[in-house]
Amino acid sequence: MESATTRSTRGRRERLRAETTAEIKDVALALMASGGPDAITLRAIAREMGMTANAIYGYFATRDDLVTALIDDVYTALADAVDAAWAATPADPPATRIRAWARAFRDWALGNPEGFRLIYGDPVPGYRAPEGGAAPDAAHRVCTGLAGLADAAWPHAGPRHADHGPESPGFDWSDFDPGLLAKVRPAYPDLPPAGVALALRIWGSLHGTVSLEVYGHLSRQTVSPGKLFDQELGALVSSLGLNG
Amino acid sequence: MESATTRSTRGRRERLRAETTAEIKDVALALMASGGPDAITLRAIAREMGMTANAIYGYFATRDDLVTALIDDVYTALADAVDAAWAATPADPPATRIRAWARAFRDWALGNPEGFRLIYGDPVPGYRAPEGGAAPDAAHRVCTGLAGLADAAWPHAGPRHADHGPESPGFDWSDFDPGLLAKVRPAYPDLPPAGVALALRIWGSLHGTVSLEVYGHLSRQTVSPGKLFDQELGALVSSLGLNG
DNA sequence: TGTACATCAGTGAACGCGCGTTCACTGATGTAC
DNA sequence: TGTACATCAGTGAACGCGCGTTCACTGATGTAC
Repeated sequence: MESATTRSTRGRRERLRAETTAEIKDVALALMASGGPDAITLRAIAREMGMTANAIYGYFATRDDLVTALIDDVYTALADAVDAAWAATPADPPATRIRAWARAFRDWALGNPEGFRLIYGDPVPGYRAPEGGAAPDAAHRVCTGLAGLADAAWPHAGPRHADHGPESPGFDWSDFDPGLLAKVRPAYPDLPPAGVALALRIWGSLHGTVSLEVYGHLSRQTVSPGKLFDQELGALVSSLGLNG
Repeated sequence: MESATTRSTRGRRERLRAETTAEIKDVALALMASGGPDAITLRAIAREMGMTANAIYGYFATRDDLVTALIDDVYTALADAVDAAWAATPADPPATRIRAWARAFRDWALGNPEGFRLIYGDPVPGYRAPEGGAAPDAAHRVCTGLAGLADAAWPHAGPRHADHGPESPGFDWSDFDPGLLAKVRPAYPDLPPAGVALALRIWGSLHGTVSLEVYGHLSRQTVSPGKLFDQELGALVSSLGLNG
C-alpha cells in the first residue's frame, strides 16, 4: 500500500513529465508556425527549450512519434473548434448552423495555417506515418460533423439532389469506406448514401476555398477572401434548398 | 559573317545544352513523382543521370533556380491541358465546355499529382521563390481560363447570383488584384466584378475536391471519387443556371 | 531523523548521413588561319 | 589538310552544415528502512 507522500511525489513526477511533453509539442507547433513543417527538428526544439537534442528521446521514442502526436493534437483542436461551433448554434434553421460550422472551420484554418497544412497538406519531410495507425479519432469527428450538416440539410436538399442531369450518377453504401460508415450511419440513421456523398461534397467545397486561402493563392487574386467565402457559403446553402 | 559549319556546330552545341537542361528537369520531376517534393536534390538528380552533382551548375546557377524552372514548366503543362480541352469543345452549350475544362483540370491533377502539389501545395523544403518573380505566365492563363468559364455562364448565372440572402456581399473592382484584372478585363469586357468573383468561386469548388483527392483524403472515405467529382460538377453547373 | 539505495531527467561527445556549393582541374569538341 | 588555340561540359576532392540517433555518463530527486 502506498503512503500519501509516495502518491503525491509520484504525482509530481508525472506532472512534470506531462508538462515537458506538452512543452515539446508546443515548441514544435510554434516552430512549424514560423518556419514551416520542415522546421520541426528535434535539434531545433531542443535548442528552443535549452536542452540537448537527445533529451527529447526521454519523451518520444523517435522524431516520427513526435510528429504523429502533433498531427493528432492538431486534428483534435480542429475537431474541438468545429464541434464547439456546432454545439453553440441552435439546430434551427439548419442554414445558420451550417454557416457556423463552416465559419469555425475557416477561422480555425486561418488561425492555424501551419496546422491546416500539417493535416491536409504535404507530410513533414521524411515523415512516415505509423504502420497500423489509421487517421486519428478526431479526423472521424470532423467527418461525423460534416455528416451532421448533410443530415440537417437532407430533408430540403434531397429532392433537388436527384436531378443534376443525366451525367449525375447514383450512390450506394458500397461507394464508401466501411470505417466511415461505421461512424456515420449509427449517428445519422436517416441519411442515405447520396446524403453521405453530399457531406463529402460540402467538405470539398469548403476545403477548396479555405485551402486556396491558407496556401496564399487566393490572396494573390483578391483582397477580400472573406467576401468570397461568404458568397461560397451563400451559394452552398441555397444549393441545399435552404434560405440564407 | 558566319560560315555554314559554324552555324551548324553552334546549333549542335546549343541543342545538346537544351537537351541536357530538359533531361535535368525531367529527372527532377520523376524524382518528385516517386519521392515527393523533398526528393528534388541536385545530388539525387546527378546520381540518376550519372553525373557529378556540380555538373548541374553548368545549367542552373542554383538549386532554387532549378525549382523555379520546374514550377514554371509544371504550370505551363497544366495551362496547356485545360486550354486544349477548352479549345477542343464547342462554345455551346456552355455547360459542356465547363465540364470539359473541369475534367481536364482533374485529369491533369490526378495524372501529375506531384506537379499539383508543387504548384498548389507546400513549397519544396528550403525553397525561396525569386524576388521579383511573380507567378509564372501560365498561372495567369489558368486564371483567364476560369474567367472564361464564368464569362460563358454569366448570362445565365448572373440573375440568380444577386440573390444569395442578406449575408451575401457585393463585389467591385477594388476587391481584386490589379494584375489579375489587367489580364481578365480585356479578354472578357462584359464580365462584371461579381463575375470575377464567380470565377474564383468555381476555382475553389474544383480545387477542393481535386486537392482532397490528390492528397489522399478522399480515397480514405470513398472508393468513387470520380462519381463525387461528377456530382460536384453537376451541382456547379446547375447552380450556374445551366442544364447538364 | 539519518543513511544507503533506486530512479530517471538530462548531459556531452560522437557516429554517419546527405545536402548545397566552391575550387582547381581535365579532356574532348569546335574554331581560325 | 594541318596545326595552335579557345571553348566549355564535366570531374573529383573538399568545405561546412544540420540532421536523427546512440552511447556511457552525471547529478539531482525521491524511496525504504
